[in-house]
Amino acid sequence: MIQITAYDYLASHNVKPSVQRLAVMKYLMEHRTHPTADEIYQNLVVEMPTLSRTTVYNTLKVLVDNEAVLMLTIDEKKVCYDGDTSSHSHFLCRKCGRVYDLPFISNDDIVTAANDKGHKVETIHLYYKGVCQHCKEKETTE
Amino acid sequence: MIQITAYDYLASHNVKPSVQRLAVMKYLMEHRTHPTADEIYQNLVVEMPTLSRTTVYNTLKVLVDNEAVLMLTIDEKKVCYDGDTSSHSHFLCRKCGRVYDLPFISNDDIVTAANDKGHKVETIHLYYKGVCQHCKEKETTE
DNA sequence: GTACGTGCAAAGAATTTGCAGATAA
DNA sequence: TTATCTGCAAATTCTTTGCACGTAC
Repeated sequence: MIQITAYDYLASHNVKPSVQRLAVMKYLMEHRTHPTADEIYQNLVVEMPTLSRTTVYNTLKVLVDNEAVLMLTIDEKKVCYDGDTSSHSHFLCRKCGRVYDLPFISNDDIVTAANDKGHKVETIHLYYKGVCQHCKEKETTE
Repeated sequence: MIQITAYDYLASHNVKPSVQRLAVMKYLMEHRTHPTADEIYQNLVVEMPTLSRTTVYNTLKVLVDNEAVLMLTIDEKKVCYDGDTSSHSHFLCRKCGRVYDLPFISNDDIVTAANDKGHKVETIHLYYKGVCQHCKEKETTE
């Protein structure tokens, strides 16, 4: 498996690699937990005491605009971010709130459904909600 | 086409039909524009001057909890609501911000993808983003 | 009369804005 | 130097909470 560095990844997306941007991108590449802006801030500020929330928000906006990061709105309570922009789906557990990755089941008809109405599709998000395996198991043992 | 009244619709979802709840449900049934809580409030308060935002929020929560209304998070800027809970997808135009209905392309593999991981799927949202037909036409004539 | 529903005011949380200083090519 | 980036403080927006009053069965 090829491991691209955060530095090269930013470069390939035309994002200037400031210390802060590298830190945010690195965090997202190493933590596939779909964190919120504040979670990223809380974790990075320990090592970078002068970091501000504004910078995290600014950085995430740059990353999303440059298609280096996905913004997920699966949870109505909070926006979260995904450093993996390859095609996949998401599952939100209504018990624990965790967001899991799932494969995206491609199907030509899915894009066709939108194109038939004359819309130009740029992105597709498939969001599942329910109870994750972990919480399901806990239910039955209680 | 059968036109169920807001009154009967609430009854069938075990929601007590207060004047306010009927007004919100009627608004959602007659306006398929996927309004926000505040849009619903702004439109109803004209006819019901004592209506409060709190009541609109309370009502939408009751309606969503009773599966009479869908809460959509397709737009990261705002949560919106859909009075049509039948299976369908949504398209958000990044130019005008409108949300359009699209058919949901069913595919057994879609649910299987989640079940295979041991998750229990309860709802599925397929969100498209791009440029709608209306805005596409405007672009080319400019 | 008891439980439920409404709505005001205040609080809370998430995000954005304005701006001044720091940094980098 | 000149544009860009950072980060503080304040503002803004959306939503929730606490609570008292009303209403309905």
